[in-house]
Amino acid sequence: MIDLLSNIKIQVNPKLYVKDPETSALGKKIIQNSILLIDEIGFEEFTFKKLGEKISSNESSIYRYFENKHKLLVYLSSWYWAWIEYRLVFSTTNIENKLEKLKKAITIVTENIEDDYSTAHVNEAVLNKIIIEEFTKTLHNKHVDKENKEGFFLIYKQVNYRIEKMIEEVNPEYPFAKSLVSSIIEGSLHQHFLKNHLKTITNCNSEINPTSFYLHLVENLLKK
Amino acid sequence: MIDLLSNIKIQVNPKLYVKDPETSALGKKIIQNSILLIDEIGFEEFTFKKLGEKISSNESSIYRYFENKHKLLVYLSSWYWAWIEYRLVFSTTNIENKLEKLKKAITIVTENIEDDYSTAHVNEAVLNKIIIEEFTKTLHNKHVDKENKEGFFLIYKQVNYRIEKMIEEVNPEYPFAKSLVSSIIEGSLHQHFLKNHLKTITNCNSEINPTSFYLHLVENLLKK
DNA sequence: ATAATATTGATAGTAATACTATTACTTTTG
DNA sequence: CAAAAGTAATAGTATTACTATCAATATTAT
Repeated sequence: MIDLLSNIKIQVNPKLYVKDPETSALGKKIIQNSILLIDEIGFEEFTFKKLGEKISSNESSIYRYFENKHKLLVYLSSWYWAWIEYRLVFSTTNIENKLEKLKKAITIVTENIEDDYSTAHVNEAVLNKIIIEEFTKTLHNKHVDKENKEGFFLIYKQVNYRIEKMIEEVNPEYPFAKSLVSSIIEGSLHQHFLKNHLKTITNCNSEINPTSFYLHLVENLLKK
Repeated sequence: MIDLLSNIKIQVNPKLYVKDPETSALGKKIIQNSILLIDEIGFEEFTFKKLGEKISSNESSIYRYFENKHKLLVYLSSWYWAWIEYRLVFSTTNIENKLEKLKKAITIVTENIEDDYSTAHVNEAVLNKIIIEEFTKTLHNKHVDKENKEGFFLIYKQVNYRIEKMIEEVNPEYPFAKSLVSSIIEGSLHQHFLKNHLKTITNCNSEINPTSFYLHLVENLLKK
């Protein structure tokens, strides 16, 4: 995967940034270190001033790349889902068996992520951690409808859509394909979160992972 | 239900408030109007100053009831889950059939809420709306572990636990009872959210509700 | 090589937030 | 009716989330 991905630029909605961070060294530093800093102190405590200090740059310089920290988080999330989509498409093409294909897809969206070193300035493992902790905040605010109209969540919805189609291939009679997919994708993040913080209301732990739970669920649910 | 509930005081963790809002007229006004104001402008825009203006009272007076707006939100959430738990216990006792009992429980935690007028200062329908939009924020922050230790989420976890036991009664062999429950409870809020904001990735709408989706799921999943 | 242009850094400034502290006024209660 | 408790008003602080300006430094174009 390393060689392949290193030639592919993950595309996100240009409305998310003022200046494309992929086009400069400072921009990449912003991406790389915002991931680390959000992981470290949490999104609420994260400020452009602190990020500026971390990268020995200036608050005002960061504002030249992102309007505010919310858009930066949506940018990081979009990047994450685009990366997931790429891996999803890549690893499910050429799987003949419909159920196996679906199972592979579910594995991709629910498994624990390790840094794959394919992109120098993005640590995918840490990005996955902040997605688990913070992704919900990109949606849960008073601007969702406006931002949805502007296409901020297109990639996320597209990942949902791709798996929905796979479910329909496995069992066209199943009546809740969309809800099943969205509940798996979001629910998997939630199970990872519970595993880390509220252990008593999940079966997931170091041995059992959300992937097992959802694979078992889907196989039993779509059986004809 | 009206007469019954009006005699029952919903108990929440006293660490959540400085002074119990149930003990004064101003306290009740704070609860009632914080629900309305959070629904109106969203939790991020919500401040004690604005709430003070709304109830013709002073910012500093509100600080005498709640340390900060986060604790107020956790208070409202606890109240909500305690109310759900009450309804859960009340409406499932004396149901002999294990599956019917479980289905009733799932209905309680997933259905759309209408104001039941049992508590004068809490509009349950609006509270349900803010739980759908904002509950995730009570968990997703850097204080979860500390607050979990302090027991802030006990009632929520207890609701999970009660339904987990019901699943075990229906099918003791099912290996992911905890994860199934937590994914239903949280997932149902998410489906309601999607129905309101990202309609393309859910089957739920004015006709199909999250309850149907989850009842169908559980029945098929726990079949022996 | 140098002039033009773009990028970045430093500083200052503003309005709002999230509080704390003090004091005075008003209600409740013993 | 006096003491205590509760509430309102005001002021003040540190931080946040920006915007604006200008100087310094790179980059690129000729």
